[in-house]
Amino acid sequence: MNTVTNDLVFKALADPTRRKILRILNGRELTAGQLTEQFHISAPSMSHHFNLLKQADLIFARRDGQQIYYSLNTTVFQDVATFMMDLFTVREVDGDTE
Amino acid sequence: MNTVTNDLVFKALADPTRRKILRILNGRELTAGQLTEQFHISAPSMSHHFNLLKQADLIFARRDGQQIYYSLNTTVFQDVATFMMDLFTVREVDGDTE
DNA sequence: GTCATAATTAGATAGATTGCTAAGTATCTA
DNA sequence: TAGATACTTAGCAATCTATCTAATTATGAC
Repeated sequence: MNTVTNDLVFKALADPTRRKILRILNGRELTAGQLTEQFHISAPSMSHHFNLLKQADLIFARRDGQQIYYSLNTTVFQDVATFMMDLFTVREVDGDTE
Repeated sequence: MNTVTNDLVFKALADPTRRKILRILNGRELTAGQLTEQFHISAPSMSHHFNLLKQADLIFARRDGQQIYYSLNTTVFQDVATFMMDLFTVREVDGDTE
């Protein structure tokens, strides 16, 4: 996970609506419309959130007919978990910061 | 970790400067001044970042004389790691979303 | 082709965020 | 108490973000 991607991921996770989208997508695939139903937000606003989540590589999108199905991309979550874990690891005694 | 705290934590993590502060604090305690030296940002701006990190419970602050020492509060990182892990866990078959 | 449906893109706006300088507070030294 | 140092708070400007409505694109049914 390079710095740019890192940044997009944390920016994506900063919004509660987007975190809820991720939780809802846990273990299943839903259409944009099915996801939108669960929020009190317009379809274009939801579409905007889907875009940011896609840019951050947190979700996949596939079209089937008129619908677009969204699902989690768990590989990037692993990267974020790693970032978090690194904050726990013991520093090198002579380790340089950045 | 309640929803409000959750929100403050993810907002705090959304900024690359604040993430770098956390990385630098990994395993040691530094003064506001020592931290500020490592950035090309004014002291007041850094102070603002310290504030957000404190509100999110991601760092501790203690004064010793003229200096204020900052250090990581690792317990909240654990909470975030848990949030991330939950996104991997298998949903209940009849589980309701939210 | 025409109409309906699902979703997106375009454009606007209110509010949040990040950065700055100036001013204030807390502490130490003399 | 006066001056210096470390840091924060106050107030402001530029930029970014989340949301909306209106318009557009893509697909399917007739």
